[in-house]
Amino acid sequence: MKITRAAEYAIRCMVYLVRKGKGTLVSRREIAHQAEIPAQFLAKIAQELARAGFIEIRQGAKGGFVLINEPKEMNLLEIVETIIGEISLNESSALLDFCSDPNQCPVHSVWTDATSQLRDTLQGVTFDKISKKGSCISIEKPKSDK
Amino acid sequence: MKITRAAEYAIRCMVYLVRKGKGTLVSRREIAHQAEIPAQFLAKIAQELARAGFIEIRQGAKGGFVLINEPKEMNLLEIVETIIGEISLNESSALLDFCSDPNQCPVHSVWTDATSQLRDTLQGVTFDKISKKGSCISIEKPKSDK
DNA sequence: TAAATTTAGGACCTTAAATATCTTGTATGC
DNA sequence: GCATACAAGATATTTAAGGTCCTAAATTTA
Repeated sequence: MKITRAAEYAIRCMVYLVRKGKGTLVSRREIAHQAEIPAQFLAKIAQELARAGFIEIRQGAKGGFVLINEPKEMNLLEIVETIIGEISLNESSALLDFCSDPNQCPVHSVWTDATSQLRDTLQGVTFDKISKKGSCISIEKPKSDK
Repeated sequence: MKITRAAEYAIRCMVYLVRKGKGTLVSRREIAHQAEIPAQFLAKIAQELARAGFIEIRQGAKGGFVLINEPKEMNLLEIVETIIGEISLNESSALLDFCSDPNQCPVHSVWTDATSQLRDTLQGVTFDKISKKGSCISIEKPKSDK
């Protein structure tokens, strides 16, 4: 019943890139260090974000990640679901078999409705909103860049 | 990001008891069979429901479970949280350390808000509402009671 | 073009939690 | 007292999360 660490890391990574600015190349090392994400684990997460089209990964020396989209065009739901798959509060498919019609059944339609509500809420949260001042994710000063 | 099986089983058990009627003794065997819950696992779940004051467990021959409260006085949230603990979408406590103030931070306050919304929704769903006709959980006919 | 840097991607490992099951003990009814 | 039915702790089994490791590949730079 929790957002996973991987999803939390993905969000931190995206917020970091947003704060650095769309199109700005940022090394994995810097993000991992500043956002406190295990570097190798971040690599895995970034690959999924890249496959989903949110960032571009540049290999080689001076490589790193680049934000592709406008912050206001990205929302929490799509980032989270890129990492953990479609959010669903419903019981597993094995349990759905028990219920002949989860959409009609008053017991099980609750989860369908609550899931929709949650997904709508997260969809409404765009990255321009959560990346402004006050965020716990602060960027490394460009000058002190190693 | 799912309700656990244990929680789903607890809900089925309560719905079954509600449909049988407050104060009606129902054997664990019957509930386990009709609601498709592993009997021993149901025992564990029932113990927690009993400790929380929702049902009474009668030991010995002709033992079983009895619903204590009025269906309209019980809601999904309290049953679910009895089994899986307080619902929270927030990241683990280890991750909260990263954020100095999850209530102020725009990144992390999202989870707090979404969690409140979800809990409110579940709190509004009382057992009299979900136990009416149309539910996938049907009770054994009293006459054919073995 | 060789070396250094940096990410890619698959294999593997560790831990924790969920999901039970087993066994022995205890309470109740007949 | 014996059968029945739940209690409760110990013990698997399975699954997923959360990482780590290692070799390869891409890119920059000397």
